[in-house]
Amino acid sequence: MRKSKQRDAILDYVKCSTEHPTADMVYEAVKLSIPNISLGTVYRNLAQLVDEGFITVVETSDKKVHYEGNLTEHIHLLCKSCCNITDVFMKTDVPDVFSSTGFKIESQKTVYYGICKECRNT
Amino acid sequence: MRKSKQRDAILDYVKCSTEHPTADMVYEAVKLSIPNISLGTVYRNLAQLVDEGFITVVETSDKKVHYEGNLTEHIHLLCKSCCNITDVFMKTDVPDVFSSTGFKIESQKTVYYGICKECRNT
DNA sequence: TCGTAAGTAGTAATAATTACTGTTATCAAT
DNA sequence: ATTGATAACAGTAATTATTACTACTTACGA
Repeated sequence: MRKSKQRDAILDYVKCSTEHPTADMVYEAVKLSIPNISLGTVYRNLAQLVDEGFITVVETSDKKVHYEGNLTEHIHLLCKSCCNITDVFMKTDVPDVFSSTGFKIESQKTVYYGICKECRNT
Repeated sequence: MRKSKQRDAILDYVKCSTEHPTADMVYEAVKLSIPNISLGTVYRNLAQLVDEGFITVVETSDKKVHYEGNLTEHIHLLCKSCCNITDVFMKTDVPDVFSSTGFKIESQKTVYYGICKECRNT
C-alpha cells in the first residue's frame, strides 16, 4: 500500500473522531484540509483501511456504514431516541461455542439498545 | 393495525425461516402464494412488523437488512467465509453500564465473527 | 530520472430502500 | 347487510448510499 495524503487524512480523522462517522461525514471533514478530494476516494480508502485492519465498521439501524478508529475492545450503547453511539471500554467474555458448533470465533461486536441519560431526562 | 393476507404471509414466512432473510428473499418466498404481491408491500410490512415488535432485524456487513422471526434470546455466529448466520440459543449476561453512564439497556445484539466448521474443513 | 502501477478526481452506474398514486379491502357504526 | 372512512395494496417513480469506470497524477523502486 503506497502512501497518499488523502488516505493519511482519512485515517487520521477516523482515528481521532469519537462519533463513529459515516463515509459522508469523513468526506465533509477531510474536505476542509483537502478541498477537492473525491467521495469515491473516501469510500475506496475506508474500505482499504478496514481490509488492512486499521479501522473497523459499526453496523447500525440506519442504512449507512459507520467507521471507527478505536480498536481497543469495547461495547456500544445505541440510544433509540437520539441514535447516538456511546463507547464503553470493557471486556466481555467470549462463550464456548466451538465445542458444540465447530465455529472458530475471531472477533465480536456487542451492541446494547436503550435510552441514554440525556434522553431519559427530557 | 388491520388484518391483511399479505402481512400474515410475510410474518408467517419470517417466523418460520431460519435463514435471516432479506426483504428480497421474503418477497420471492411470499410471491409463491401471493403472485402479484408488491415489493413495496413487503418493505412496508416488514418495517411495521419490526415497529410492532413481532420480528427484529439483524445488521450484517452486506448492505441489506436481514430479518428474524425468532425472538428468543440468542447470539449470532457470522462466518467471514460463507457469510452464513448461525443462531446459538444462549443467554449472555448484561453488564452494569447504568451506574457509570446512566444508559438504560432494553435489548442487546451480540455477533461473533469467525469461520464456521464447514469452511474450516475445506 | 524514469517506468510502472497504485492512487486520484470526477462522473456514471448500481442496487436497496422509500415515496407516491390511484385502487381495493377491512371494519366499526349505522 | 350497507356504508363510509381509511388502512393497505399493486405498480411505478424517486431517492440515496455505495460502487464502477476513465483519463490523469503521484509515489517509489530500479
